Amino acid sequence: MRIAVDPDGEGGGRLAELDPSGVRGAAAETGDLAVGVAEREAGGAEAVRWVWADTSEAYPPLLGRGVQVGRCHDVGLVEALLLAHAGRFGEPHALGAAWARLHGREVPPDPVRRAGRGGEEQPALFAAESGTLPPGTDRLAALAEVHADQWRRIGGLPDPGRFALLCAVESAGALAAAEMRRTGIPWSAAVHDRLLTAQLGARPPAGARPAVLAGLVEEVSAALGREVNPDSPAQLLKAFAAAGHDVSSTRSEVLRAVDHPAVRPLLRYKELARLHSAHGWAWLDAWVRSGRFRPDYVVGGVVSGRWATRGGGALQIPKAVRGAIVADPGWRLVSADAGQLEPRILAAVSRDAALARAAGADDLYARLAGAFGGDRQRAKIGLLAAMYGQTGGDAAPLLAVLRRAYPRAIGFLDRAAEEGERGGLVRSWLGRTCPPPSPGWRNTVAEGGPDAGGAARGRGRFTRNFTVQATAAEWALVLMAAVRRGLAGMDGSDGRPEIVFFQHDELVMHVPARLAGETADLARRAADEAGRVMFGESPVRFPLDVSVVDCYADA
DNA sequence: ATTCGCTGCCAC
DNA sequence: AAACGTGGCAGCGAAT
Repeated sequence: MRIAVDPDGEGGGRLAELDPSGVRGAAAETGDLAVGVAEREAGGAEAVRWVWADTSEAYPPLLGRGVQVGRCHDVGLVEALLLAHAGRFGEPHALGAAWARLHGREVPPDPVRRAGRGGEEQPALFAAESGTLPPGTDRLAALAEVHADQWRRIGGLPDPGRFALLCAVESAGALAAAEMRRTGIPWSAAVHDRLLTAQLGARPPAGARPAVLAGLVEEVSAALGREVNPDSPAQLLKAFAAAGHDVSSTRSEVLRAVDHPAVRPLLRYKELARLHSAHGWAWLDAWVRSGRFRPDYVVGGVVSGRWATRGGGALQIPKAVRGAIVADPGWRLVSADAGQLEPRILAAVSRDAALARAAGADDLYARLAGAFGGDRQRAKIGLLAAMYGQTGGDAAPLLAVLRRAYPRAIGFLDRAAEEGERGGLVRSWLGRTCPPPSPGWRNTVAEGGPDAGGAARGRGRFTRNFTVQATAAEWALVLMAAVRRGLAGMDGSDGRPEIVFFQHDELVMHVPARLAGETADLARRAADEAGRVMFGESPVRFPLDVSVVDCYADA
């Protein structure tokens, strides 16, 4: 059963049951939406799928009242998927835009959401989606109308079942993202501070360099015979040139090969300066409140369907600070990481029987090694090169080997690349569709100038990778949805087990210690289920590396 | 004072 | 060495 939800922005709102063509019966008005949703979520014999304009707006207030829901249909996210499928990636996809297109009106731009810092509530933009509907429009009616239209459009696609699954897991992801933001990653500011102090020295006044960094700046300057700011590539290039070393850049990899006494302290400086600027005390102050880091996830924020985050850099937490992620007393962190996901996805989508057999093993690369004279590392480099579109350097001979051993898999990638080079669209397994090329790209390629070949090949690499990365992302969403459902069914008497972190192909759960084993089993079963739901019966397996730890650094 | 392109490095 | 996909973000330095 589908029920449309129209919040009034003041805790109340309207609810109306939907059918494929619109509203069924009369809308129910309530002064307390949380109560109305909770009753229907718990009550009926049939599970509810909540239909709303924007999960990131509608759901947090419910969570704030302790109300979790199982399923939803996020009209904005589904609209974006449908537009992309029609070759219209990036057009406004909020409810107001979808409604305006239905009515042949001028399409308003989507509302812009700013980043909210760690401790803050969601930005209190008053019912942002209403702003994109013309004043006086019945929002519930508009929601029902757009939903009916989306239902119809999905039904008209070549594979509506797959696309409906994509819409369902994208929406489930939005639920999980809101829940994760509310819950937060358990983060020990004390451990983080100790870790910083041990490496950088005592916390300096705001804006000043910590003692260890200041000392390294002195060392670098002394070795180069002049004052330099090591944060300035321009100054470093000049100083090295003056010292007789014409370096092409100041990247660590380049500097490592330079024989000069400034190099060692400079590399140390770069490493520690990164820690200080990206995840130092300022980051801690801005993003960690009451023992939790609460990143602002952007579901579908990456073209491939991966998530992005707004502020806080949650998807780039460096290994160096993962020691600060510590379970609460009596709780455990359960980390579940899909191993070798992208080559397994390639095996599944290309229906390459030989690669699929290799993907039936725990270590896919080891099974490929035979074709490379037993060299697992070369097998791995070759397969990654094929998926990323690398052609030069050491990759060429490896690709030739792969092409012979796994012609269907490599052929699949080649076709995706050719489609991209022609300016065409490619899709994931469930139907997520890449953006069309820009007008600038079309001009460059059509004119056939010196940049034409490079531009075409560049887009070929993108579409080649898109098919695999986007399918891997949706496999991960199916996994997350299954784990989320399983956790919701567990005994919550010691506290509710929850997903607290999601990073492309990895989930971290924070659970009462008693439930850790059950959670690990749940994750493994969910990975099997994700493979079956996506690809049916197949020799391809999706093994998870699962660890139960107190500290994420030990995962 | 703010904006923006560039460099460089972190994650997958 | 760099090659090679998707991103976020800090700092620099020039342009506005």
